[in-house]
Amino acid sequence: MGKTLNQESKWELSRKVAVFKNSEIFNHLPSYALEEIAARTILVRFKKDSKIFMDGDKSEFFYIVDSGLIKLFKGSSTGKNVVFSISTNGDTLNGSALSIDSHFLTAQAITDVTTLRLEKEVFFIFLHKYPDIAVQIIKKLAQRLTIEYQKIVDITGEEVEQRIIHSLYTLSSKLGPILNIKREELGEFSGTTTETTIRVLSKLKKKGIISSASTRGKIIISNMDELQSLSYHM
Amino acid sequence: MGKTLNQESKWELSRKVAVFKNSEIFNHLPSYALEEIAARTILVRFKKDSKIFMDGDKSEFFYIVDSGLIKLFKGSSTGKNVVFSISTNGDTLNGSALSIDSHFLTAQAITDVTTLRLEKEVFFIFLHKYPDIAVQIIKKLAQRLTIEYQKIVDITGEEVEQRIIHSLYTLSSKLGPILNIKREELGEFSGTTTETTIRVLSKLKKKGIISSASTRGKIIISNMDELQSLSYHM
DNA sequence: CGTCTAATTGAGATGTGTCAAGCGGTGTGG
DNA sequence: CCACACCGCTTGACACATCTCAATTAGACG
Repeated sequence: MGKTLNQESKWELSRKVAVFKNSEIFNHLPSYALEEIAARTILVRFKKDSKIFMDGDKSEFFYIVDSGLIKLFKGSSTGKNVVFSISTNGDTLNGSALSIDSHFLTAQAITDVTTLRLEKEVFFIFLHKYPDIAVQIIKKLAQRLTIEYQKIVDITGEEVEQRIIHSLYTLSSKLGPILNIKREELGEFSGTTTETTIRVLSKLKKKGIISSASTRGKIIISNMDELQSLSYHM
Repeated sequence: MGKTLNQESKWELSRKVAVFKNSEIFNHLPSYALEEIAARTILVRFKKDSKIFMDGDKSEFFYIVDSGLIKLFKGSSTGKNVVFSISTNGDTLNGSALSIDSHFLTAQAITDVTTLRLEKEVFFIFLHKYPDIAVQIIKKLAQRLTIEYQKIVDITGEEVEQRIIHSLYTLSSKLGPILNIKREELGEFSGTTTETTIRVLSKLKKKGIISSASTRGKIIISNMDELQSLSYHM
């Protein structure tokens, strides 16, 4: 329920540039370009649980994440949410949505979050000035699309246990062995219910793959190798 | 089981240009650009059931469809295929895959098909020469991504009957009321089995939404308005 | 006319969702 | 600083939508 903190502090340009250097979409650009872009951003912080933007909102800004975790999900009236990704350092929130008028997904802070924000119009100016950005965005979008294709294949073809294992592997590959997410969120990421998720986690706990120290809002992977080998389907 | 016909016939340039004019990705470009690009394409025909490219193949060409139906799907060892889209006139087969080294999906001709084909390298040259193409591709990719997001939401939240209705509506909006696809393919497009698909179709036939003249490899929508109203979920 | 593939229908098995109840940790307010 | 209240976690029992397996019918094509 935290409110959005919209305060802008005076970060040095070099620190902003570092955030862009950390992003796949921008890290191929020459330094002068990065500085030019970074100079046009403002720092925006979000409190845990606050929304960065919501499903249906007009898309006005481009965000790049400096720190914290953000979940991108689609809410539904029936309460059946679907989580599509957990974003962190260097990720861009909506390289895609910008070309569409309004957001399809909701972005919500899972922890306190720091972002750099750019006006949509300014972003498009740079997109034309440095065509390489467009190429990188296409690449990124294509990757994301592949991930979602695979997710659909998994949901229709794999059993829940397999899907949750796969989710755990995907998430821990990106975020490390300690996942600061709720069971509910893992379920929504895997396309199943909280209860089923918990039952699978209990099994994995018995097998020693996740730690019994995993508590409220936290899942700890204790055997990454075993998780990886189990996660290979086919 | 048809073999690929690789014969190139001497189409007039103007006819090739017309194909590009019919495509969302290219139709904003000036005529001289379209002629320049069209001149570099060759005509490639495919027999019904033949594969244009397969999952795992190196991506070497860019295709734009002139006529016929092509299904893009991901095959699986368990026989649980998933159909992601049915492409037709003006559609590009793989604006996305080109930025990735190899294809994630298989493209197979459902009917006899005519395409124009461009070398991947040549395509990239034009991508840099006419940045507007990149912008259009980003838009297209973003749309596709949204479609797949929605599909995941549907598969996890909606009942099969609803999903099939939604599939029928989507397909007939694009292809018209006569769908030249098999029950099996509709099932794979809806994320369910052939048998379940047939059972739902039987119900819809009773309701008069699809015609009882629907035969082998063909589904005829007889009440588009009713289908549309049913297809709205929530 | 025979063969092959698609469509159809039935009956049974089962993975997951749903509903309900209880526990435990954590933070907040008195 | 303690106690209460809330929220996430956990487990159990049950229901049922959908898949699976199997057998039959029907249409297309050579």
